[in-house]
Amino acid sequence: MNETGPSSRIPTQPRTRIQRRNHKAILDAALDVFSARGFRGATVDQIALASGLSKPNLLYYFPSKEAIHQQLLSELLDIWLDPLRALDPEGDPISEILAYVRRKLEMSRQMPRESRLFANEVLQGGTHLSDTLSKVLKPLVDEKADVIRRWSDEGRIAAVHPHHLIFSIWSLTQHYADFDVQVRTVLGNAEPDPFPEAEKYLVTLFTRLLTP
Amino acid sequence: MNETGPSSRIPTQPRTRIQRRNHKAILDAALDVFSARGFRGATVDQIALASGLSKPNLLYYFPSKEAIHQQLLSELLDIWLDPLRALDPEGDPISEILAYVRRKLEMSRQMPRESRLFANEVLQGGTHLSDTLSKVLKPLVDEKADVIRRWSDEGRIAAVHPHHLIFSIWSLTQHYADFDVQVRTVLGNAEPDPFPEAEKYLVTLFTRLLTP
DNA sequence: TGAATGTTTGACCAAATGGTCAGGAACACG
DNA sequence: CGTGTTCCTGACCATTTGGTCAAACATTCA
Repeated sequence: MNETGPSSRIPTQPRTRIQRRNHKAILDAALDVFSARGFRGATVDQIALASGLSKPNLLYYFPSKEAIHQQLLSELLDIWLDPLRALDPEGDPISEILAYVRRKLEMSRQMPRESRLFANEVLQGGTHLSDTLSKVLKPLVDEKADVIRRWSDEGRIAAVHPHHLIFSIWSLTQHYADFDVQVRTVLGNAEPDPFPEAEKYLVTLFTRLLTP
Repeated sequence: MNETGPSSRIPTQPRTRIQRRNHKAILDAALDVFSARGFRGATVDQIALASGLSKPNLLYYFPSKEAIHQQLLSELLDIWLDPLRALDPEGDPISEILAYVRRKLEMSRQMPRESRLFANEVLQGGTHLSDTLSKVLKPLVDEKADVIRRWSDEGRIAAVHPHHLIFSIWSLTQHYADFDVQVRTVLGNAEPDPFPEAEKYLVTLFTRLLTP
């Protein structure tokens, strides 16, 4: 065991300037590599190269490949759920849901690597996530599903299964990040940026679905 | 190079009974392993074990891990596109699209491994697919998109962007196979089989979206 | 300036992994 | 039955990969 290096010290915060810089560089490079090739497909050498560090130096900052992956995932889930957290029970139902859709789609556009990291993980059984999934994701979804059900009961939106509504928002928006290659291949050069049309389409879809 | 074995002979059809049996066993085991762990995450040993063969014996039937993967993918795409091929330009527009949705959802239920294999591949840049994607998938989608546009122009369905409509059918139905873990975690034990509700929800969604 | 602390690296290792090969076992068939 | 072909395996190999370590190099700050 390598007992030197900041990685052995359970640092709440990286201390020095250099540590902060390299920490960041590693996580960014790792996001590139993990999202593009999956956990097993990524090698420590690739991450080291992409972050501009040597492999031993990288392992001075993180105890293992696994640890980097783990940290990325745990940081990710919070960011990932923020758009749903922001769904306001006191707001106008349809506007709130449409705003959620827009925020999620915007995340697919701005953070495709994060989306793919998550997709890779869930796709392969979500072993590194299953705890967080049931302890963080499920309660939040249940809470927001209740809000949607209430709106539905009050006749402010059309009747829909709240959980499946949420699934559909996830799948429709994340599709543009996760299946990017396919989307762009099918659309061809005529529509180089799929997102503007995607937004129009999704707004139409959810408006027609939800308007009572 | 191992020049013995049926794999070196470009066999149009496996010859003997044993070859047919083992070929099938290998492809089935490989589908299990590749879909669950991705190409790089899968090992030849795992596939060999799952198919009940020794590693050298497996490599007697296929020249390489890559070759198994390749064959699975090329067989897959045809199956995968069948539901779309069946979309009948002469049929009733809404019934046709709903039937397509149902067929795709049924495939997610019956063939989740295939769905995940495909997702894994596209997610990681689709390098093994990009040719087929542009030469087979795109033309077919363009053709069916034209049909949908015609229906739209004739006022038989509401106005929608045809390509994005197709994307939405893909993402919504495949989500239940690809993100199975997440779906089941969120729904909990109360709804052990998500598919019946999923079908209701999707039928409602597309009916409301498309009814003029 | 110099000692303590933090950072970096070349060389190295053990395990895992894709693949090979020589030869033995099982089978088909005249 | 025997002989040619198909099928199967233990032993082996080269490469890749995650990770280690001692020692050199920087940086900080008293």
